[in-house]
Amino acid sequence: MKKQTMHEFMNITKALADATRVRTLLSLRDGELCVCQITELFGLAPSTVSKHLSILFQAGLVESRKEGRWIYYQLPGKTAPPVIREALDWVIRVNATAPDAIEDSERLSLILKENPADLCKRQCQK
Amino acid sequence: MKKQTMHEFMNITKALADATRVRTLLSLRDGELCVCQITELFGLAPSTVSKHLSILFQAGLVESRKEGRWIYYQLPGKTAPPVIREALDWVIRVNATAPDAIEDSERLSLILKENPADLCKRQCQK
DNA sequence: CTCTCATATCGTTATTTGGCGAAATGAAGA
DNA sequence: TCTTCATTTCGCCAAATAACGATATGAGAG
Repeated sequence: MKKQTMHEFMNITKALADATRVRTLLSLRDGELCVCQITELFGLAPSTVSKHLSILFQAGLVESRKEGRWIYYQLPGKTAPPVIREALDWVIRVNATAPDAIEDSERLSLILKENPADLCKRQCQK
Repeated sequence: MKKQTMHEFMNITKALADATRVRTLLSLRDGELCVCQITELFGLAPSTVSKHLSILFQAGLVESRKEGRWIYYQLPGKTAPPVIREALDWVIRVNATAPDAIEDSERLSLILKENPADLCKRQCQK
């Protein structure tokens, strides 16, 4: 078990203190998403979503993977430290039945039916 | 299990997104403290500490009890909803060995040796 | 009742943070 | 090579927040 400073811990709690970032984590529950899919889901500017993802990444709450031109974000695997796994389990379990989360989930399932390439083009032209 | 909105959940994460408030929760680990003891511990203005406690209270992360002129704050008991207990367990377990928390703990043990009445007088005259 | 005193509320100020659009980056395609 | 395009970084603005001191509150003490 890694020794944890309070400063690192505060990076996690600050990352969790924004609704868009919490909704992002919940949306990654069922698998990875690329930036433009998340952008479409929340209706925010790509730069804004990128900033949120960077904050989640620095806190250790998401990992990223590059494939072609896209960058996919996902929840961390089993290598993640316990503090991270516990936080994610808590966030996901508590909000599993929250109306906002269910709405996001429904919109996400529509987005996943679209061709990612079309989605990205639409997002990046805004 | 109570139905949980994301808004209520964000009250909790926002309350946890400040180092002073996290340190306050850790300091209450071993029992209740009155406002002036917490004020002394952190070297902040009484009004600032009061505000922090109010934010923790509204999130459900602390309870309060009035005795004479003092108001004692403590961690919630078994009646607290699971989301709160899980959050507190996580916060306390992860930071148990954090240097900042240990420092606070040492300073707190000195404060607990003092007469509370003297402490309050000193704080409130600042 | 009046005074004291612990705490809470209010008003202000400085800092932080979330949002956007424009420009930079950097890898894949032509 | 030159272009395209997904993402990131930068600069700016508006809103939120933490800090303080001053004032308000309200429950004991005298």
